[in-house]
Amino acid sequence: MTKITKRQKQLLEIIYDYIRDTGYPPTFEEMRESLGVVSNQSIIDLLAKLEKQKLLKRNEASARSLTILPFGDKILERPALIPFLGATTAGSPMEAMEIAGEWKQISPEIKELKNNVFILKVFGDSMINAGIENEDIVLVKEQKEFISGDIVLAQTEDGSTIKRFISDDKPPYIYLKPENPKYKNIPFSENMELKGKIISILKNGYWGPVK
Amino acid sequence: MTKITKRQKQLLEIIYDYIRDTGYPPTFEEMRESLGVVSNQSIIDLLAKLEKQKLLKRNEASARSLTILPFGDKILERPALIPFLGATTAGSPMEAMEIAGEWKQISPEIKELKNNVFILKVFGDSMINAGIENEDIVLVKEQKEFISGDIVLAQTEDGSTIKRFISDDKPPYIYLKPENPKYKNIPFSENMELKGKIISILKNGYWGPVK
DNA sequence: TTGACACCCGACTTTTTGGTCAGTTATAAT
DNA sequence: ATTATAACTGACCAAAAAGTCGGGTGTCAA
Repeated sequence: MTKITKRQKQLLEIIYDYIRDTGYPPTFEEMRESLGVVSNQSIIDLLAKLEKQKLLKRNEASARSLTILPFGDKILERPALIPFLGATTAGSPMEAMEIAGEWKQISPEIKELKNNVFILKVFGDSMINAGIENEDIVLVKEQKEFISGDIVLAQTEDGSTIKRFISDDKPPYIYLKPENPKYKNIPFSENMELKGKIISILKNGYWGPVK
Repeated sequence: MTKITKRQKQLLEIIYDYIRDTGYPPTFEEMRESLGVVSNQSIIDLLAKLEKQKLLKRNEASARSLTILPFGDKILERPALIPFLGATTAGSPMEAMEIAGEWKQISPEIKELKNNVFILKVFGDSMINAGIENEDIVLVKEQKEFISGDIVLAQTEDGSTIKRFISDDKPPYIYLKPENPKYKNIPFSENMELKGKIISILKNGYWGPVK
């Protein structure tokens, strides 16, 4: 019944990726470029077919008004990934970090994530009050800018750790805050490096927001 | 530090709601209308201020290219609720359904949801294979159009029920399918009414996608 | 071998959208 | 009293984006 052609699938993937990375759908122009065609008409044709197959919806005849329907996710064999209100931007591979090995069993598709989004397994109990428990799986997006309150992946001399990043107008001004009263704040130092931000936590097979 | 004015907050709410309901941000025109002003300039002004306060980001000088930043969620005192890839449209209050009483303890903000999104508590085990268990809390979006595979809230003569909606090209063509082998399919009849679609399930305090 | 179909081109038009400019009004701060 | 700031108006413009029209190419099945 639902036979999707190679080209149609490519376009659907382009749209999916774009939404995941930016939080809103691409324009015709951007799709045209990504797909490597020169005419708008190609996009119009393909969108019409995707729409006919209920994989996609063009809500209004207006800029960037696309919605990927539930079947669209399934066709792509990808999770209905979550463009949080409050998404940020992206980058390229992260080294020296442990990529969770169990991931495969949980949701194989997500390995395909591009643009510097990585899955990590967290060890320790220093963030329990933020809902991150020992051996939890988190989604990390590599980025360079952080705002106070972000939960970040920090590389310290002792290794990597996940803590809440705080920049305050009182001493110690900038520090990492564990979300567990058992642990003390860690003042930020030159030898530390913030690698990325935790954007989602996997709980019982569901991706949820970080607090 | 972060002092947001009434008007700025209103606009942020408009954007938040719009993204939640459609999956993509509004145009200036739509914001202008929702806010009840007649000039574009008002929106430009307000957006500039929201951006200066890092509540919002204008990614490109292009249509619908807004992103609500993490602090934006916090200011609104709302959860970073989840406009799934695959979101649908909205409407007005739903009657005769039990609105979950426990909601308050879990996340008080979500009660503010507008546009026909409701929280229901599910009873029974007929949808366990779709991950919906007895006493689970689900998010329902009232709507009129459904596609095969949607999990829907149906009003039958015997009361309300949640089942998967299937429209097939073989008999019985249109029916409601429980996700539990213990139960039989229910052929669709004239006296049934589909009220809305289940768009999310609450599991351990996290909203996840429906399968 | 002739449709049907998926996919594409290229020039063009129309509409939508964001933006500018030069102002006004109201409120609060110094 | 004066200045600063938030919020807004209304006319107008430029660019972005969607859409139209009239084709073309290759594939595959009947």
